[in-house]
Amino acid sequence: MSVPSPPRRVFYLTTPIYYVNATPHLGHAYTTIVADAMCRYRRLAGDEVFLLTGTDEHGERIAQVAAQAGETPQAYADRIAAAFRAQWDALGIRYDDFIRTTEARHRVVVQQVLQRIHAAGEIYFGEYGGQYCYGCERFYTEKELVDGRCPQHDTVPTFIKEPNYFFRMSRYQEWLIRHIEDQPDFIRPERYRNEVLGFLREPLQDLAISRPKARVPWGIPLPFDDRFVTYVWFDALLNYVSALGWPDGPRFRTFWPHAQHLIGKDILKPHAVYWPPMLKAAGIPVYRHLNVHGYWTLAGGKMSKSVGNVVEALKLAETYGRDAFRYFVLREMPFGLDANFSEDALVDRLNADLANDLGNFVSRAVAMLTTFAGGVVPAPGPLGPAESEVRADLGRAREAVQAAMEEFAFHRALAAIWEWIGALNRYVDSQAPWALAKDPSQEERLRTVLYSLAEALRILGILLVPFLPESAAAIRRQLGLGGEPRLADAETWGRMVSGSRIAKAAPLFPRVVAAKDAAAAPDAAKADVARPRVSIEEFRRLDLRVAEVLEAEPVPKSKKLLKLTVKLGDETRTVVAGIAEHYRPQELRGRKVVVVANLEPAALMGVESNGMVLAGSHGETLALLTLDRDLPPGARIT
RNA sequence: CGCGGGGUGGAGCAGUCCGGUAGCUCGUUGGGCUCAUAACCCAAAGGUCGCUGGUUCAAAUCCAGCCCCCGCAACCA
Repeated sequence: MSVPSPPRRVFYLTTPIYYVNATPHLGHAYTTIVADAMCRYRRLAGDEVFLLTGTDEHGERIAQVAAQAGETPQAYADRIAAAFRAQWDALGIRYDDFIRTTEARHRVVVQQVLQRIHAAGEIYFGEYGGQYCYGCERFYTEKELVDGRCPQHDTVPTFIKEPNYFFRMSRYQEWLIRHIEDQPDFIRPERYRNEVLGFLREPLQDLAISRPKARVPWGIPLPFDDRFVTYVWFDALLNYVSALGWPDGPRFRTFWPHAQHLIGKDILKPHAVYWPPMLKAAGIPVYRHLNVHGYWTLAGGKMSKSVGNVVEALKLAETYGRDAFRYFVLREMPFGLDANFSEDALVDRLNADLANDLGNFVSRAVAMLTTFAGGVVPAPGPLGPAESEVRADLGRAREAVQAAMEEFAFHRALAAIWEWIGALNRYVDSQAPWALAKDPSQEERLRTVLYSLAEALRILGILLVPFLPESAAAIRRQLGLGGEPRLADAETWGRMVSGSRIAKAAPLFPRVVAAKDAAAAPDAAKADVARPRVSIEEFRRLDLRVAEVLEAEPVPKSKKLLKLTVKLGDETRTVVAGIAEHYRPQELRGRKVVVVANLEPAALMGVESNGMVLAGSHGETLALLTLDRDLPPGARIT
């Protein structure tokens, strides 16, 4: 049974351009792997494909982070952009272009588009009036203010107006709603479409698309007023067209009509709400599909920032191999939903699916071809019912893969392929070539079965390309197959050439013996090893003091925070501690604890904290440091 | 009333859009096989599909209300 291929199509897929305020982590990697797998699939199907990725490098935040790192924004961006490229190379990602928003080709386009929209009368100069706190250097909305005061400084903010340029986005609201309603798969999966429609039930505001250069110097100047730079989102979104050479580059003409974006759910709003009106205002056709995926959560619940394990998660690609890592993230997360990431789950998948099912099938098939046919693919006799069954199963799997890939449902595509691998393992068992080999009268039957196994391997070497590119190549190598794999060749049964030599090779995926449950608290252990030594002088810079808790109360709306009023010698101050899940306020009053007294103040949930209460933790247990003999509040700790 | 996701055998999850015998993986138990990576195959045990009500000949699926868990926003300083 064969499935007809759809006609050759053009496919343009973008990842988000990643903001260079952080180095690559699991979230970035997932999006990019998904994009890579999809593009490999479409190339395999013979489509004309262009995959774009890149980095977003402007904005206030980047200027700040660069300053902290003691670098110019450009040098900093260069460094991080290089880190992204290196990461994609390490993961075997095959992209066609990598755009950076600081490149001239991008800046030019941003300015041209602005000019165009400005000329069309869709940009106006206005003043944004708001409550501004000089201490925080930012505007607050009425909602954010606490009793009309700045939640951080407890001061009354000043109403000031900051002049800016605005894009008349509000004019596009009705059009956008209709567009989304008319095209049910414009935003998919559907849950995100609904979310956007929900959002659009509220009146859409015009979008401030500039920032005064005096405040935010790191950006693309407005072509019509160089006192301002372009708001980062307006700048960033345009990468999708600038990279193709808008307005009349050949790539733009070829690929833009087929544009699909791939994003995580965190940036749904700019892509679903800002971007289509921007395109329409600039006279550019709107993209075809916005494909939205969920978040990875890390096992054990809390995606703790202090441990930084989103980054560590990515390191597992090195530990277990790129293909295994790819397989895991594609198989484990139903596209669009959130999923849990854990090393245990990865190892389970690796052993069960890759080693036991796939790897072992390849092994046993090759071994039998070697033992019973001298490593040469035999000529088959007539196909029997068992072979028809295997072919029928393949047809079903291919149909399911095709349907699933159309909507980015990788987990379904992989499940379908693995159904077939299961069928292949059952085929081996039911046909028992080792028994046929003992019976000379079954010689032809044996040849048929062995040929079918070789044929199955050939097809796996094609079907697996998008998901396990290296392993698929390894299978084809064992069969001595050269050239570019094509999906069409997986449609017809019997293309394996009798007489080809089969090579034995190392197992594709050796089973992993649980290196996983190393210790109960690996995080703490690792952190200890990783910490650099400090000198006694450095340590003495910390002002550690005994403090008496006078008052303790929960911080409103906060889950983790308690606001403590503590006495340090003559002084009384407020310290916010993230211990609400472990201590109740009443059990803290009157107790003596240890605080870092010279920590920079910080605002947490609108409460200013002047110091840090010391506590130790192990797993779920948290314990405050206290004194085993009494000392007065304010006593120094050395 | 901040936004979103989830609650389905012991564990982890599909299935819900489009109602029709409750499914997959792991684990457990028993058996088979010996080509294979202690792998593979067969079988069994195990589920009030969070709760309540509604619609329907029929609800995990549609509607309404409620309970619980998680993530983000704005929280380990």
